[in-house]
Amino acid sequence: MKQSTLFTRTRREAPKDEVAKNAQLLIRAGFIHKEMAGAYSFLPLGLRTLNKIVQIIREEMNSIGGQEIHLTALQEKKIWETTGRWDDAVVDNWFKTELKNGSKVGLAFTHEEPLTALMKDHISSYKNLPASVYQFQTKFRNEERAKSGILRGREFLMKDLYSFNADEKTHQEFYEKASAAYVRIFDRLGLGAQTYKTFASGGSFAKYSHEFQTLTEAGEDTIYVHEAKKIAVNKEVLNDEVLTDLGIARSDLVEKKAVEVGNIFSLGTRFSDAFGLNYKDEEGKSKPVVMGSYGIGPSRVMGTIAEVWADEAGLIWPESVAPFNIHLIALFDKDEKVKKAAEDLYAKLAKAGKEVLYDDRSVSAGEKFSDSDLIGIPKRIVISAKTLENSSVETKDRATGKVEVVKIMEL
RNA sequence: CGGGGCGUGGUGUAACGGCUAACAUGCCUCUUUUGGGAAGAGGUGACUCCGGGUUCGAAUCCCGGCGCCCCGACCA
Repeated sequence: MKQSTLFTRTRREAPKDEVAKNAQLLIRAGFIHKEMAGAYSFLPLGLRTLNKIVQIIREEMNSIGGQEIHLTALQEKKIWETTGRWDDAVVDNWFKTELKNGSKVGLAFTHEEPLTALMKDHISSYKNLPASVYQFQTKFRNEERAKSGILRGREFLMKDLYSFNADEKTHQEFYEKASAAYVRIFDRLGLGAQTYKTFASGGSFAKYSHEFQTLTEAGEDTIYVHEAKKIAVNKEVLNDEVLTDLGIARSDLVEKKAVEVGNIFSLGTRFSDAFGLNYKDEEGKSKPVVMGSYGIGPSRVMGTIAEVWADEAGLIWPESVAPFNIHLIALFDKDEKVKKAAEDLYAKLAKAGKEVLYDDRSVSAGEKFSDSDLIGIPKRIVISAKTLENSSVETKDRATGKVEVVKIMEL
């Protein structure tokens, strides 16, 4: 993409009402736009990165047998009354509205209820199990206080997968597969080193649930990390019983701030019982389906990456989620030879399958470099009269700062 | 929901109750520039969040509303 055609532009300063690093950098670099507190729009660069995060998650969900669907955000009151979760005293962050005819509807904050009801149309025999479905959906949560940029919004993107199994044993096997997929996802997203599988409260159907917590000072959660075992315990459940269960000593744990980027938990038969989601086993006996749910917020993940991977100059995207692979910067002034060489190189790289942001603007070199650092594309290639003297370009790695001179032929 | 802070050109800031609301940046034009946000000249752009009130006079003081940020509580 030619940068001269990119409609967004960078800013020197962040708006004063943004304090969170992720929002400051993402707004300055033109990735997102704040509509109101807790609601951010995604602009071309931001959407490219968000879509890459989504695609990685999609691939891993597919790899464990997940089938992608898309449920509605508009929710019927009756469905939610089935579990009692329509009540504001039970769920305090509903966005509710009504139809022209006066019927009450809600904007979904999660999808257990409608999906369980939906699956009744499709599951009635042990032959229909197991099943797992997932979606990428905009979730609405009327948080009393939005904060931390895109780490905690009122409207945000969420991947939620739900599993349906015949019994606790097969559920548990799937749960472990999903857990392993989550580990792979955070590795691929560039957060593997700082993300810990964390023991958290399990609710009524399991002793524990598991959160995937990424260490950063911007985090809202406090966790206790066991470095050697690469696990952690959420402060909420830290007690002697948990330590015994995990076979760890309190003295081995280090307190850290972290962001919850993923969460998996067993639902047991809570929802299948409520909706009558049962199946007939081989002997014709009716049994409730055992469920689990597995969430990751791609927009929150993007904010977390921005918190973890950045320096004074700007963002530093991991290769896997960068909006472009290469930032090609041409310093041509009025030098048609350089311009021509840059255009040729741009075409060549594109042909080789590289995603290239080509800075063809006529602005000063300093401005191009500053913008490049701010936007944070992993590899920068500079082509100028100087580099062309020996048919080369200069490459620079955004993360390490390492500079190399490379022959154009070898690119 | 408790506590605190703040609303002034697109952005960041300034202005004692008193001149035409200032500066920087951005944007436009011209000239000179081009390896780390270049220089000069000229221009553009604000009912000072909204509504009341006090006053000869309000960006400034008072009341109400709306919005934003932070701390805490909350967070399937």
